[in-house]
Amino acid sequence: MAGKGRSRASGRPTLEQVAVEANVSRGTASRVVNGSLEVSPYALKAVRDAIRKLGYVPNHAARSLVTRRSDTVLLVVSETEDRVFSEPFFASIVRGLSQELSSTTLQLNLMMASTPRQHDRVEQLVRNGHVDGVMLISLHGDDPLPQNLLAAGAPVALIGRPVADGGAVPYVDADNESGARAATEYLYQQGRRRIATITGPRDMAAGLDRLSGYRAALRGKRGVTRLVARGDFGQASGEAAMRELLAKDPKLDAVFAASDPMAAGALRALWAAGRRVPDDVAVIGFDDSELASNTNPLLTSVSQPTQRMGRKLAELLVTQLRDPDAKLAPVILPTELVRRESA
Amino acid sequence: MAGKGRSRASGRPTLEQVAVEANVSRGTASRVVNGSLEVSPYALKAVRDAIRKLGYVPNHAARSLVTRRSDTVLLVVSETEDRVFSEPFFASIVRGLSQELSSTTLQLNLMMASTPRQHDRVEQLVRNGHVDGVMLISLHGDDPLPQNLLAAGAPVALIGRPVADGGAVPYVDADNESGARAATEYLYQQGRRRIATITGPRDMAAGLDRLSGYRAALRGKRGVTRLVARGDFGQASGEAAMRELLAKDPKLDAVFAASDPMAAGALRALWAAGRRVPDDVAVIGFDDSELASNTNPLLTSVSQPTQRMGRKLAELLVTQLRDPDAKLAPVILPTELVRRESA
DNA sequence: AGGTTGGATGGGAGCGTTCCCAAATCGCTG
DNA sequence: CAGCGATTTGGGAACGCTCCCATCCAACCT
Repeated sequence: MAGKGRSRASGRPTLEQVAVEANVSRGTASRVVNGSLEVSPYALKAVRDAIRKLGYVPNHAARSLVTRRSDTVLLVVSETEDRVFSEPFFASIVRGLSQELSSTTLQLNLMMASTPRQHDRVEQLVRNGHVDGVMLISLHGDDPLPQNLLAAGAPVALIGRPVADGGAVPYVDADNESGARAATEYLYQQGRRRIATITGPRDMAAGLDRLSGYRAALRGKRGVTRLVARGDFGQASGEAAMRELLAKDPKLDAVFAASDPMAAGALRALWAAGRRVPDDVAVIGFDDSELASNTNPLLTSVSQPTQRMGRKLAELLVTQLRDPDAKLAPVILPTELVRRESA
Repeated sequence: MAGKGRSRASGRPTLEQVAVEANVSRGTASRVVNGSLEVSPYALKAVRDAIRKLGYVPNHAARSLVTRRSDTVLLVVSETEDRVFSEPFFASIVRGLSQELSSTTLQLNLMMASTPRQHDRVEQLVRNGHVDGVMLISLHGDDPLPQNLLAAGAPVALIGRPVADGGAVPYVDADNESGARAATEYLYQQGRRRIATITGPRDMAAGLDRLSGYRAALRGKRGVTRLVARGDFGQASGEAAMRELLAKDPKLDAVFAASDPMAAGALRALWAAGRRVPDDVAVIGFDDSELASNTNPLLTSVSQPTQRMGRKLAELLVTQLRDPDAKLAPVILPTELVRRESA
């Protein structure tokens, strides 16, 4: 007895049922689903109709079981400690990334991995084929995770140039050096001649590159006073650095800060010191974060195409997935100076 | 010939191999893996040793195929249009959420779903058992997605009170009303008597609740001038609203803005109008975002426990996963007024 | 002592795919 | 019109697991 006879009813149509409906074999139905070309136009249509009629959707688990692929990629946010993410950044990257992925059948898995234990879990996920590839956003360029994953045989792609680049891992980054150079040159062109910079930390490529961009812009220029103070990308460090710079050279007339929060900090220090911005001192930040359009005065800042960076990141991974031994060059995306009020 | 005989070698040990190693049957090995209690201590140990020795990890696809569970939950960020996320929010929620999830075996899937087409995809994912449950961050409280998902039979949990709450969907939210009330009361206690508010949009519960908190704080108080201007949570709207308020009552001495960007906008308008903050006018924002600690003056703001909200969100879903007909009450988390310079 | 109970175990069946090989069919060519 | 390669098709086997039922054995009851 018992109706159709099919055991534990799940409601979902299977490939088998599609095949019956279309009067073909399971094999042929499978070929249609997977876009194989050796299917007669007639069968193709029949199967397609059946699929539509039944509302068939492939069972991911079953497919994954036999193909040994998971059709899932992992985004690892590898933070150390409690350091908070520079904000619009994260969301914006994810948006781009998920946009790019939506044109594929890939699922996006997300994991925060701060502790070594969690790093292990990521590696395990990879080794066990739970994910086909990994994208990494890491705050520190010297994170060992990418290399480990690569060793585990998984395609990897990074946001941000690894500081100790073995050249092995493809990454996407903004053109930090050019951005910094453009900002500094702009200050120079505005007639500023005592131009300071507040740098980021030395263990991040972004910090290093922005500093060398500043240097490059001023290289060979005569009659320009250069001043460098160190920060850590955070607002407090920017404020402190600004005070320090002001003490060193009370007459400085411009600052390029390697991050928006530091620029915001600088703004505060300048305000406290009675300097008017931009009249007395011009200030430029980096990131064009939400902050930049909310300070007073509004912050002129170097913007990075974060969303595009996300897209490219995904693209980098997808390419490797399709062709495992494609060797990919880093993707460096241009930045843009967004003029507001502070410079 | 051909070595061990096992076909397409994958390197990964299977449950069968564990069973052989432990000298038990596949069934028993499975029972150990799944924590069934009807296993003899002897077998238990043998299997555990074998698992360790072989480095066995269950194959997710195979398990999922038979259990019809995916052990995956989905986080849907349901944005309409290009509206940017109120920022630290997203990252922080995700952090809490992934923290909570890491104590389970659940994977986190992420999807941005702005278009109706993408919404459909989410529903499909659910219907096809690709995910066991869905968490939703939606910018607008009247998003129909949660109801649809519920109808599709999936556990759902929300961040943010749905504005048209059928009462059916469990959610977690900050105590917006209390937060707003506390902020407003604080202004009153500081001796302010002409207290304005800049509200959020009417289609978000957060906007509504913060307004009613403001009203509640001033209810019954004599000698207090109330002023309400409308904003949309964005900085520009805050600036405009502030100008409008200033025109209406040049002598106002305090503003509670329902978001930090609006507060930042207000700060600008006040500055432009020659008012000193907090001396002439006190300003309080809401969210305690990165912004708040970067404006000039630093913004006093109502902070929400975003990370905890993320944890609770996950918890809400996990509870439903474990007990499908558990009926859950909304979780409302307390806010806290963070005093800085602006009030 | 025989029967009974209940915990522990073994292993077959089946989950829904893809892969692959053998079989069927078709269209030409000589 | 036989023959042959090319195209299309059918369906068995396998992927690694859980579920379930039958079996086994020891302890326990009357």
